[in-house]
Amino acid sequence: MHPLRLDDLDRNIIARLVENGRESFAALGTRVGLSTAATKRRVDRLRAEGVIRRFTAEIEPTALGWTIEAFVELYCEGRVPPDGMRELALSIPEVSEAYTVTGEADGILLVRASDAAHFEKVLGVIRNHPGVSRTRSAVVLSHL
Amino acid sequence: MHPLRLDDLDRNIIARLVENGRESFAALGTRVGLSTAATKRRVDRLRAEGVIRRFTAEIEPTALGWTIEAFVELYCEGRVPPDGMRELALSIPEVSEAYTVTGEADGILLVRASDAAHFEKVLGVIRNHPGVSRTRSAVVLSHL
DNA sequence: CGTGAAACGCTTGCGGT
DNA sequence: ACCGCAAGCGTTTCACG
Repeated sequence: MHPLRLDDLDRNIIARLVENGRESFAALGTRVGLSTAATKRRVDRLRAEGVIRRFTAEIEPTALGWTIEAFVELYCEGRVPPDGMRELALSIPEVSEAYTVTGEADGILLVRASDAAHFEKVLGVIRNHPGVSRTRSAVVLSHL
Repeated sequence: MHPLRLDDLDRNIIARLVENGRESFAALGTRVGLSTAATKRRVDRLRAEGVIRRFTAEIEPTALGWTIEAFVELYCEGRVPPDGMRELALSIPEVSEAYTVTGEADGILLVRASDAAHFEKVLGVIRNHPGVSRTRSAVVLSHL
């Protein structure tokens, strides 16, 4: 695999693209001190290397009707993760992120639901999954 | 405040912009069945309404040298959150996300560090913060 | 990496539904 | 209020040095 060295130009480009993913190569180039073409080639390279995973729009979840967000810790019986957990995460659309972790729990899910009743239902589905012994939830009150 | 209703056109536009935040209004319009101009005006409106928070580049953290990622639960003395927690989250650059939550813990932080020693140091800073009585960490092993 | 030129996309005013 | 059209301008793309 490549050493993947990033210089200051790359880091500047990345920082600006995180702030504004639609900034033009022309404007970006002016800021970091490169021509438009050179800037585009850098960005193409960063994408090809996987440094930039993708460009995306950040959406306000409440605008789409997702008013509840919660971290759900997963405790599993025996040796279940991560194969069974991946299946669980993919089979439930309300799970928007999933991780295996060290510590007391075996996994952490980020769950989004439209309301409390919906969340309760999703939690039931998770609990009934084979291999899951119990869960521990923390509903998000605010983002800081 | 506005009712903020989104129609199918809006939802299609949003879905595509999440997948590719740099897709041109022309291509987007062809896909959803609108002219370039109408598409741009929709996106402008969604941004003005706050449905689209921003456009951003998703970066692979390991490419920037952040090899450790952990969820850190915060347990506080008395009534500390969320004012003190906001200050804590902003004062530590390794904290990339911060939430106040219901349940046993008062807050959850997402911390990124360059290695185990660095993470240990950051954890020490968090623990020494006034109002923080203890922490409980889960280091991320894999993303699913 | 930069330059130049052709292709393409963006932006805006306007008229229509 | 929303659409499409069209013109002018800015940006992207690529071959070349």
